[in-house]
Amino acid sequence: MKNQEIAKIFYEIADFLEMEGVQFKPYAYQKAALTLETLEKDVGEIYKEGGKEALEKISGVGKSIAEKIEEYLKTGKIKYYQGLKKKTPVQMEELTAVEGMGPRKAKILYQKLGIRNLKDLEKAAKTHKIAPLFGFGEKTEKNILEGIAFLKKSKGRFLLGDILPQVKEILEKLKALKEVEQISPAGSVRRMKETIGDVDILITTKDAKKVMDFFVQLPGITKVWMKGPTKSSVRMEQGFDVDLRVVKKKSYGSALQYFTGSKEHNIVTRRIAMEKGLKLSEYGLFKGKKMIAGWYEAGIYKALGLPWIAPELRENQGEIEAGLAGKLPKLIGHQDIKGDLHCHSKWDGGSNTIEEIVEMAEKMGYQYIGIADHTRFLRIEHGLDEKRLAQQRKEIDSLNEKLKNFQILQGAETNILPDGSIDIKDEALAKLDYVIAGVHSSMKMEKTKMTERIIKAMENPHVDIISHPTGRILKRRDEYQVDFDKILRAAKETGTILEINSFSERLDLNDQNIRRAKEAGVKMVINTDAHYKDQLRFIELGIAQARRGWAEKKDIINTYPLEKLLTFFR
DNA sequence: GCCGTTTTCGGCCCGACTGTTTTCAGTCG
Repeated sequence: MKNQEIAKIFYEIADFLEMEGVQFKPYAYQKAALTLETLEKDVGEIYKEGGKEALEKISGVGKSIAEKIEEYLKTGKIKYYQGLKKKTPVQMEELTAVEGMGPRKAKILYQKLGIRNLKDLEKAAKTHKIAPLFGFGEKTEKNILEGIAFLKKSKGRFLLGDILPQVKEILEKLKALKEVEQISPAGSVRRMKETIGDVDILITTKDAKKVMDFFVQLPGITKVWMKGPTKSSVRMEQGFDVDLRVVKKKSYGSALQYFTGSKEHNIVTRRIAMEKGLKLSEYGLFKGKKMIAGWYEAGIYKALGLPWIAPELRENQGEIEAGLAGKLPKLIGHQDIKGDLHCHSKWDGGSNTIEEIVEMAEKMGYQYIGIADHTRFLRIEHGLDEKRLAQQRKEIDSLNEKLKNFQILQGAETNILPDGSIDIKDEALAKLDYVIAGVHSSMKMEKTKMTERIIKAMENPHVDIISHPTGRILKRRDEYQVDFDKILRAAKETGTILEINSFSERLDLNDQNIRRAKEAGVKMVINTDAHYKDQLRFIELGIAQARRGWAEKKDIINTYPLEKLLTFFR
């Protein structure tokens, strides 16, 4: 699937154009990239079926961009892009990944100091070459160094949401081989950790050579690190590595247990085995030389006196103790979700009409969908004011009349202004089915003030949900300063729901905070924050995060059937 | 470069914030 590759190039083209001060075009490329990135269907497939005309039907793709997609599909490159790169040979993606660095600064730094990549940038900042430049200064230089330090901290790890589609594709292809008997991802992918170092896949087969031959020639592989009968390792185009291991059938369960980890979890399972006079390894659970468990994973746990533990819980955060005591949570699952309460529609610049979103939601088996567009303060997101909210209400009401066994709810993602007030008048809030409020500005506020700000919003009787409560962006910025215990107390007192945002770089609340919320008796909602209908599928990531936070069905309000949910909001 | 309930050309990408300035440019959401 070439969608991600092409999207990445378009983002870079946008940056190059922005660097040159071109107007509007960068926006067009970004928009096309965003659509491509979240497109369910392979553009190669679309092109094969309907040619260039079909490409032009993709939202944000016109004649010129369709030609570039075609060129890439045919030749594997885009001349226009290469020309831009040649003109200014900088590692744009690398440089703009630094918080506070954009294309314009990159251009100046290239022209004045010849900075082409992150390494050059760090060197220049450390030797104080940047501060004296016109338009730069001490603080900018310091911020650049801090930005680089943050990047390094998360370096080498990939967002689960970014690599999961590719991993699934590899799994499907391997599964389709008749030589493959059993197959499963292991490691942090199986534990659905928010970031992944590399991908492990385990299989059993009678013909390892054939499977390995097939594996190392899969599309999207740029390098084969090693290829052997029991382990092969490759590097994918996106930069992450995939290891494929062939294990013996009788050891499949123990290998799966071993390679799923986490390391900390396994230390404890091995210790329990030792205490029982047993030995646990990737090859099996042994009593002396006799193997007593190993062909299936649950058998290992059973022999250790434990119920099977869901991979999402295996972090040695009390799951083993809970297992021994028979107190493991009954984790929330995909089938429990009845709807999504945070979707953006065309009304605020999202790419789909409410009708299109509804169609997708019905396809996903939902009973309801909540449209929660941005409100007035966020002008860039075409935030809705009171008047447009009222207009939208009319559209939703008339759509609802036509729908059977499905309902659209009107919410809004309002903004918590720096003083804690909401950017929409109370009278208008009262007319919505529910209200989400989130911080979208002044994120560097001091801790006490930020905490008070959010609590004030929760105290507004119309506010039901706080979106992405800590504001962190994975690999980019930390959460804002906030006293989470105080937030939890206020949420409990005011009956405010905290959101688990499913966007791969947000996943906010994180696993730890979900667990704290659950323990504090605070209800949560798993939302996607979809700006494109295909992004409704991100719910998978939010559910995984909720499971990592030990959340059960009863902790999550969008497991409620429609009537119960409406009563709850009322 | 894309798009169309403002519809085939003219509008889109606004406003806060930061860090640099002395009136503003760049970045971010």
